[in-house]
Amino acid sequence: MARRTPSAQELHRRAVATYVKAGGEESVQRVITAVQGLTKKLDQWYAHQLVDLEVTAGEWAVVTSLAKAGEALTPSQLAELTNVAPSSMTHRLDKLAERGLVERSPDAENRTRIHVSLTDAGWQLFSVAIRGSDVVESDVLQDLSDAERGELARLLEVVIARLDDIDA
Amino acid sequence: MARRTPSAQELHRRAVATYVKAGGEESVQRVITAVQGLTKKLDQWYAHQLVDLEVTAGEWAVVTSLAKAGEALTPSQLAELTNVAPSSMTHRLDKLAERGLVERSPDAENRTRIHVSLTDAGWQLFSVAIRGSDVVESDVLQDLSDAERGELARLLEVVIARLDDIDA
DNA sequence: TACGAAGTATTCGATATCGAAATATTAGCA
DNA sequence: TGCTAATATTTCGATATCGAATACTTCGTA
Repeated sequence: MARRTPSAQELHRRAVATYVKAGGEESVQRVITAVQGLTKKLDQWYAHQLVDLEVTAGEWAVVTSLAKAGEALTPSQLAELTNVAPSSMTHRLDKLAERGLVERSPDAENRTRIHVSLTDAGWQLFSVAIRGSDVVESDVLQDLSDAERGELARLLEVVIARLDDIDA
Repeated sequence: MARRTPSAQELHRRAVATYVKAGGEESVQRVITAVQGLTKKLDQWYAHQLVDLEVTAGEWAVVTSLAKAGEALTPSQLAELTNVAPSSMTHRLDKLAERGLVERSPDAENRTRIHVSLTDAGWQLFSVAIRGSDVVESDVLQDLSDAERGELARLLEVVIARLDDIDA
């Protein structure tokens, strides 16, 4: 039994202090660190849930990317969206196609491209998993009022809107 | 050249719509989706920067975890913090120790445990990388006023404070 | 004290991922 | 039209990661 693992709150506090000491601006680090800490916790919970569905985190990322896009995507786009090398996507898609969760079809206009889309089974898996994760996500925000959730969402969306301008 | 990749804002909008259609609550999904989208973008930028330093994302996660903790950690703790299997950590630490960035030392009280800590070179690498990433992070938040940043940080920290209660 | 259960790091074989090269198609332009 | 550069996917060899098994230590308790 290890020395008690520090709470997420304590980890956050220390992380911000470390970054500030290293020269980071406090208001920036409080936000960035909290966002990353939250995502990490969410990822851990998702991974736990996905075991039951016999899907790896990487495979789940492909399924959600396709679901969220609302249209067919190419292997390259999926690699970009899921932060993985294009060559890795080939194998992932092989496995997903083998299980009947996605299907590949040729692009009519450009024969170097391939369209990847969710099958009915893929959509079904997506729905099942979403119902599970939504429970956790609601719990996470339960200490915020409706007004606070709206404000939090608004502020985050201001940040999101700027993302593309930065890496351009 | 692929069909133009949708903007982060457009991806966010679609993702929220998809989750809501699948039965998720909108106020929840707007927040969760934005947080995940932001983290993904940050990860992409970090990965780009880390190439120059000859450090993989996984190795960087170990370095930052140790820096943020402010104390020595065990391989198990590092595996937990970086979302990786304990057996994978062994090899990562081997490589990091080989490069002189971390060092292992025995735990005086419990001989099954090992203490991992940053060397001076490890701290130096951390400092250099932080200076680089802080620039990007500040850019990300540039559309928010000081008051808004504070409010955003406050709201996120409320959420962070709840994390441990949930998976307990 | 002694002994079984639990904790901790590592090893090992199978699989996933990476970066570079290969293959094929399309776009730009002289 | 040709020819070169750029795109997109896949293949391939090297490396990283995973889950299970292993070796050892510590804890709980009879």
